[in-house]
Amino acid sequence: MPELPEVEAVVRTLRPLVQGRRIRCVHVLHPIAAKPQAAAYLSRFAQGQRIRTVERKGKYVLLLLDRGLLTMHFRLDGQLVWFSNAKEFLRCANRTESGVHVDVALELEKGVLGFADRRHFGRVHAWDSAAKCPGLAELGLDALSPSFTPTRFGELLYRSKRPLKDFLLDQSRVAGIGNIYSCESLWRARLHPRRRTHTLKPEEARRLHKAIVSVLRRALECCLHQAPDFRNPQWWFQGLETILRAYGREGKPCRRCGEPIRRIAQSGRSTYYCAHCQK
DNA sequence: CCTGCTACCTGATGGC
DNA sequence: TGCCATCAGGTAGCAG
Repeated sequence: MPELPEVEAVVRTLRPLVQGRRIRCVHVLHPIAAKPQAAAYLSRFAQGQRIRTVERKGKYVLLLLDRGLLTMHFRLDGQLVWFSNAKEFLRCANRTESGVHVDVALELEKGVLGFADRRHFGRVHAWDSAAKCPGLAELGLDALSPSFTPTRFGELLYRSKRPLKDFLLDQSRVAGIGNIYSCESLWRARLHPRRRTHTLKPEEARRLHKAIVSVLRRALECCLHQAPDFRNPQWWFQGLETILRAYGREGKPCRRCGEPIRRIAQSGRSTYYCAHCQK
């Protein structure tokens, strides 16, 4: 589910809940969520450590500990759930009748943080340093960081020859953009998703940079409008559809020109765009 | 090195 | 009502 704006909103809400708290113990209920690391490794690593800070890079959540860090990645469907104490966690988590699905739980001094993903794509890992986590170490410029400048973005575009859509999804160039916001950024910049990166004129590259930043900022605002509520396992961001201009709107009129939005497949994923105004 | 494809999982939805 | 196919906001791993 989440791309950069959703993960950022989760991190901002999570920080005051866990910052400075000690991890009493780790419950790994579904070891697949720690794969390829062993559940016992994750537990022993984190047990007794204090969470210094919570940060985000790309779509990763980082819990910086006294020694090393934990990374959480939600992939498509992962999310967080919060229990006010161990008793409530034991009562609710993974019970057959109306239980709350939890894969990994960090039992803190005050409260229990659960990582949940029924589909088991999401991951929780432990690392001695950020450099040891391959996915994290290979991330490119974070799309909402100050280092994501039009100049550096332009250089990256010029060095590649891929279709714009594929380029935007490549986390090793620009980190944090996923399927939804890549479509939205291209729609806003009026650029065709199949255009090759190196063919963009400087003015078009600047337009795309600006579009990415405004699309992500707008989405973040929307995500923060009603703060995440980890206590409700059903909770998810509301109202995001209302800000979407292309994604998920196949056949509906383009909000700029009225022509129907089209859906095509690129790298096995859906791309939505307007053939009339995206060139 | 770069790029493109598949596998990984589960659940919701829609057509027949 | 089933039952099957398709789709889902992501990335690691592998082949060419």
